[in-house]
Amino acid sequence: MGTEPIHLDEPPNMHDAEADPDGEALVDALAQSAFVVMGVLTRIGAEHELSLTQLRVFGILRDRRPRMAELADFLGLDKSTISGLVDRAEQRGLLERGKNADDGRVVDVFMTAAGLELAERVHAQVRRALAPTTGRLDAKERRTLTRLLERMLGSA
Amino acid sequence: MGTEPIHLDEPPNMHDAEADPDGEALVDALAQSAFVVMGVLTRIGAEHELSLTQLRVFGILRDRRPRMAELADFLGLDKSTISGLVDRAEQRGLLERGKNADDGRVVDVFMTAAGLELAERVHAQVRRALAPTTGRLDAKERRTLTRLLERMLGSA
DNA sequence: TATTGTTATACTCTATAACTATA
DNA sequence: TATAGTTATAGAGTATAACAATA
Repeated sequence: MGTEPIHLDEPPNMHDAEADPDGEALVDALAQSAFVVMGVLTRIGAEHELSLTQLRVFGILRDRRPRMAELADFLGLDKSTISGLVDRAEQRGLLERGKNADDGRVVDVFMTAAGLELAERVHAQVRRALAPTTGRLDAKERRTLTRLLERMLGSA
Repeated sequence: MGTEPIHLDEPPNMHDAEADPDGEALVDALAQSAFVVMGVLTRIGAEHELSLTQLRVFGILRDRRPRMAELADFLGLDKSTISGLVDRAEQRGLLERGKNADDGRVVDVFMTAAGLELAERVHAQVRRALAPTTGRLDAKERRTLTRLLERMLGSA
């Protein structure tokens, strides 16, 4: 296996018109897309002293009020990590902890007005930063791409 | 190279069924997709003691041999951060520093065989982890989605 | 002088283990 | 006992400022 030399930019073996039944090329494209988005989020987040992880928290809390454990699960991080993450954002007034009425052990998390406002500013900035990229597709292609992503992600 | 005019947060202007000429919904879908991929990468990376950032480095070094500054630029991070990042991965034998013949100040970075092997293992695992997600689309849709992403990201 | 990268320092991010409080 | 979350600790990730080497 691994003695393969490094071959620069060569699109993988698809001599047949369009094979790839496993969606391997799709996973690569999704990963590459994620890397590009992460780069933009990292850079813009830094301008507001927000880490990539904090921005992921914002994305989740935008329309949810999860408990700590759920937040950890969404992010793929340990619950102890979430404690510190929420601590710092709470000290900045960006989000808050709340009691859960049903279970005294549970802590719910939600954004403050200030947090939502900052999130929206960042969001608009990200939109502008990605415009040159999304603009490489025409309007019809953008709609198709959006629809496919939404379906894949389960928005429907 | 569109120098798009900067229009600050103007969300609601889609009374028509499918308008969105600015691709705002697309940016949201791309961000959500990136969040899902980040969650998977974070979790699987942790199993191999690789941070999300290390995986991003792997993704870049897969088919490139950049200098330190280029790596920093790709990642949206400071050059001093890259020094530590490369230090630790180099100590694990996953990548190496190399001299640049043209400019004595420059340090090139590239993966070792062991690094490429590990990257491939992680890659296969990510592919499997995302299969249920990509599998929500049929084969034709997957090909369309792949093609649109690749075109948008400049692979063509 | 300007540029490339490293180092020193001070944070944030992260997981593990031990802990408190509630169920 | 089991579960939800916090805290203590240690190490990785990160930026700023100061530094050395090269151009």
